Amino acid sequence: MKPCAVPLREPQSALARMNALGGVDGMAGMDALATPLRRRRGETLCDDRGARFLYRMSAGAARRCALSADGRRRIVDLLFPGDFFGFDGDARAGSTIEALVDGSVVLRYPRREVEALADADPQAARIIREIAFAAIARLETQIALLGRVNAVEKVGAFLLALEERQRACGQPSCERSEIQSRRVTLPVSRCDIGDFLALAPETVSRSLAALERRGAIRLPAPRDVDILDRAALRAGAQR
Amino acid sequence: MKPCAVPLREPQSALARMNALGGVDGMAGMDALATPLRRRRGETLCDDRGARFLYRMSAGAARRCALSADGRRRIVDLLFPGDFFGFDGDARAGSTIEALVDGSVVLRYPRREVEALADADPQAARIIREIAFAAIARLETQIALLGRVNAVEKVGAFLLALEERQRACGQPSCERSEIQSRRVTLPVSRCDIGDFLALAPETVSRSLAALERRGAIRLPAPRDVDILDRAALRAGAQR
DNA sequence: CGGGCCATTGAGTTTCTTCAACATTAGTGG
DNA sequence: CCACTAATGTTGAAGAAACTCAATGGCCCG
Repeated sequence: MKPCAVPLREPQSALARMNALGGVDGMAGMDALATPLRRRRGETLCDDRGARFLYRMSAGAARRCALSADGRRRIVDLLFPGDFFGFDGDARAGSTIEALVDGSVVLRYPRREVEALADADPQAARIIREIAFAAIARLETQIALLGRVNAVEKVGAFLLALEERQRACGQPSCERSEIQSRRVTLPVSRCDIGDFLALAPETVSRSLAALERRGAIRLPAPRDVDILDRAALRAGAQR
Repeated sequence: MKPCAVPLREPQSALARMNALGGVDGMAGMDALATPLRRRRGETLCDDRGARFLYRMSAGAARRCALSADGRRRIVDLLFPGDFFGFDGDARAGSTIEALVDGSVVLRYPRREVEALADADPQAARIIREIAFAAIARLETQIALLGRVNAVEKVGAFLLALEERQRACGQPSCERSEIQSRRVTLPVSRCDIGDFLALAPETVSRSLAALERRGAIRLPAPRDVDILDRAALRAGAQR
């Protein structure tokens, strides 16, 4: 089966550009509602059972965890600067957000006031729609990712998605000396990646090793990944 | 590991109730924009590469398919009456919607006009937000579902999610003589379920058989499932 | 320096997939 | 009405993939 050239994501939406800049005109109304919360690595960013708030990552990185019925932890989403979350009142109940790096900052917006703002200001409402659509796109990307059959494919797609998101939001933790380098800094442990992809941590490690053996990536350090061959990552499975 | 009682979804959101009724006051503005498309089983409902439209299932059932890089088909979403889709301009590119039963109807809304309506009418904008949030909740449910470890758990969670959605939208295809009966009518083949859960169709069949053996369900017909023990379905894995 | 966390690697086992055969059902046309 | 066909579902056996368990080494931090 030839690895057909799947069309990549379009350049960037207006929202993504705004996120890269860290808040723009239209955001002003919403920014007035925000309460910043700063956390250190491992701390819980927020635990909003009542679903009274919306959130937006402002700096650092975080993981959104859910406890499944059998007590196993599941990482439902990885959050980077610019990402919003907390739209889903119901489904999110029971999930907690944990900072992955020191100095992670999340902005908290009271849901009620955001709704009022949206009712009053069409411009703000438009922004919120774009935000929600971006969240949908993020979730769909992950569904496609989880649907992959084998582990190497999953990890490869994960790396590509991560690189795209770090590029989109001008991730501060990734010091890209050159735009060419295509280095991805993993903000999470192998264990977290495993929880995210529904794989055992050892399998994640082995998949990364396999990708390096095939020349798709290089692993200068456990948390640094140089992407060498995007097509090979995308194809994944091929021997 | 004790199967702790995970809080179920809250009764129903205002939107879900509206969907059950098939369109309500606030919808009026949007309904004027809709073009209904009727399809028979197996036909393509829409194939909107340009992402110029939003869609809403009105009757029947449909699957949203994506082709992954290796040419394998992936079912990204199952759609029932009331479900909206097409928010994600980028990520959806390349996915096609196919009717699962004869007489499936989807309503098509021009994205541009919907945006204009939202700008002009805060009430409509609010509806659209709720719609998007419902889609997010749907996607998150599926992510949690795909994150399950073993096949029996996945299939069990799938049945529960399906039952909830069929109940929420008053699925016409499910003639529930009694509210107690808890019968789920599978609108898809084992093969489709497999594509949805990232399992081989044979594994789906075996998982259903295993659940029946454990007394969690009954299978009067291949496409009919009586849910007998919800807790057992949720727990899934336990031997 | 010791302890803990993280990553890697190996060996054995479980689970799922694949391939195949067979049963069942529905639709079709004689 | 019946035989035929195609699609779908089930079941079995063999193989592959991923998981678990375990041991090792590196790194950071106290």
